Amino acid sequence: MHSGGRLWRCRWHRDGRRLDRRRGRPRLSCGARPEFRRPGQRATVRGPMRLSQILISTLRDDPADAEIPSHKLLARAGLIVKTAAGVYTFAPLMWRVVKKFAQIVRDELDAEGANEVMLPIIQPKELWQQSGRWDRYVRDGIMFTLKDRKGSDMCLGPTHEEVMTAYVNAQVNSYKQMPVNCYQIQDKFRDEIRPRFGLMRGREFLMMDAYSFDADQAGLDVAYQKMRAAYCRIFERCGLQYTVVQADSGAIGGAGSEEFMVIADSGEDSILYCQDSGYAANVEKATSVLPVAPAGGEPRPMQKIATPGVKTVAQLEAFFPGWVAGRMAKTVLYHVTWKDKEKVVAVMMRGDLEINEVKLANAVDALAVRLATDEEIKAATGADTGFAGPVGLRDDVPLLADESLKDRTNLLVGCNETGFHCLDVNLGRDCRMPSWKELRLARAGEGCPVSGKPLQQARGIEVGHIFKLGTKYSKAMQATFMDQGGKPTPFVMGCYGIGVSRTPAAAVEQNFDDKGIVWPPAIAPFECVVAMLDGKREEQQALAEKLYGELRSAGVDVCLDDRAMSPGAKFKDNELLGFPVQVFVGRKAAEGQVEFLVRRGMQKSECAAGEVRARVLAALGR
RNA sequence: CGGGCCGUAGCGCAGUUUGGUAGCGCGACUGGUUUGGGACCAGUAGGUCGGAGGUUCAAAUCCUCUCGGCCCGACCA
Repeated sequence: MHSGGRLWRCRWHRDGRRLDRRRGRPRLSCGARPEFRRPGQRATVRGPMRLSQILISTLRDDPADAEIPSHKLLARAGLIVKTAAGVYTFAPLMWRVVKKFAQIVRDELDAEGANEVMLPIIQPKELWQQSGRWDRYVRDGIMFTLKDRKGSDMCLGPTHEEVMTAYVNAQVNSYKQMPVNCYQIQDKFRDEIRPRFGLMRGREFLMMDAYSFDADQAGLDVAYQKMRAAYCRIFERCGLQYTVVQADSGAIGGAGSEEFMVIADSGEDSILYCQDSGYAANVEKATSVLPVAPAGGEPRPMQKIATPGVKTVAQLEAFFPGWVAGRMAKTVLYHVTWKDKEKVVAVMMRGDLEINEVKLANAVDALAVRLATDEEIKAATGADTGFAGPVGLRDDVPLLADESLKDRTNLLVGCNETGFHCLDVNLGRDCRMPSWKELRLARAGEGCPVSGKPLQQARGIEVGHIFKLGTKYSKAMQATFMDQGGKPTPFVMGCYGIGVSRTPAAAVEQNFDDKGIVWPPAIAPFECVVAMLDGKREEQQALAEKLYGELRSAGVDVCLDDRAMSPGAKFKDNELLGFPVQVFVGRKAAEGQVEFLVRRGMQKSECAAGEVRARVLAALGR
């Protein structure tokens, strides 16, 4: 399919001027003026400021493959163009957005003393073997790998712990050189199972990744808090509604971690939170107050009952009136993979609750867990799927149980025989005592672990993630420094990521209406557009140019829409593109009147030319 | 990885059931008329129907294979 368009196609401008192909860029009708901007004030990006000189191609229809608002709008506005599944070209205006966001990130990280560096995308296998991640990432298919002409294995960096650790290890030899925090803003590559939602889950994407190196845990705690504070400032400056949640540290590994979530219906992550206590956590990590279930009473003798065809908790409730799910224990068989072995294990959970596979993987320190197949279940239990249980379970199948089953009596369980279940089972008496773990999936409505009030659920887009890695990578890679006592000591590390291309998409997800994008001013491609509605009328052109110049010298990131389009088309186009403040110079130009639009809320009003500057500044909150 | 659906002009789609001259809207280009909510008239260009093989007098259409894309699911016993 060529929905991405013919890439070689000669481009034309809206106003009919053809690109000068020899020079490879548009002929300029007039030179761009130099910009005057005090550094460090606001994130601004230089470039041509006349829309007639900027490649813009908006579409009338949503692209067929877009599902969520940000993807539809970014594609329809021509801001992103798909090159391959999960791989996008950023149009000039979108690149301005990304650069502005990146600049905000830089400002805030630099303010905390972080160093920007640039690490290679192409990385050698050896580095990844040192940390032990090569096999895992290759097996999980996350990583793009390639061979060079000598046959050496390389990969396209999905993340940069290894390279950064190796780099800092080579440069830092003494505790006196710390703390150190280095970051980069760089393309990352992950061969996602299912790229989707435009920039949200791509296979190539821009990411800021920072790594802190400290001599001890206390140093890491300080570094972590600094980064946390910087992250808050970054997302606040972008005007995003976000929340910080406790998270599982996942494939990266390490101890504590928090995620920065932009709240949006289309978010891929589910979070549980409590407004009373401020508790917020990714569902993978969340805990809750254990819901009550009826007690089992004094232990009774176990009995085995024929239950032909009854395989699920719901079916058992129907089959045994009076036995509620809370008095059952389901036994789910998982195929677990460790670094050096794989095995099927049995996991017990109270019948009315669910297993959290992330917690399971962590509890058994596994690389991966998945539900066992029907064949694996048959092999491990001797029974068909639906009848697994602790009673009579083969000794070589490890038995785990969630703490919700601790001290529970007279349970209803499977007994590894097709067509039978057991009643009044007491763990440790009728079967092995399982090893107890916390494996339960917390759910909305259950009590907040802090306040006890019901937990609320929301969807979130993960735009940032901070981890306390500790010595996981430095130990594995033997990255050490000399401590005060002259002993080689592994670095205590933190790592911190921000989705630099994802965040602007998340911003759109939170800021749009039926007319198009409503960019937050801090990352809008331009803060303001001055549009002449009929460029052939001299008074319009002159007034537009004048206002454009005034706004520029007032420090506004403004562009001049001098494209030759009909007025209606120009309104629609600018609304779709979403510039926060829009000034239209039209038929009342001769009287010194223009039209003033604040994109958010679409408030439109007439305005004297002399007041434009003040009103634009006010609308931008200056 | 499993299931479903889709590949026809730059974009959005019809045509496939029942084989018979490749279509529509938008966009693009030329000329003209327009100029306040994606203008109008006239004309023009643009497609080996994702690819390969097969069946047939004849294939976008039927068959086989293949490549690409999209969606859903990824299992609670």
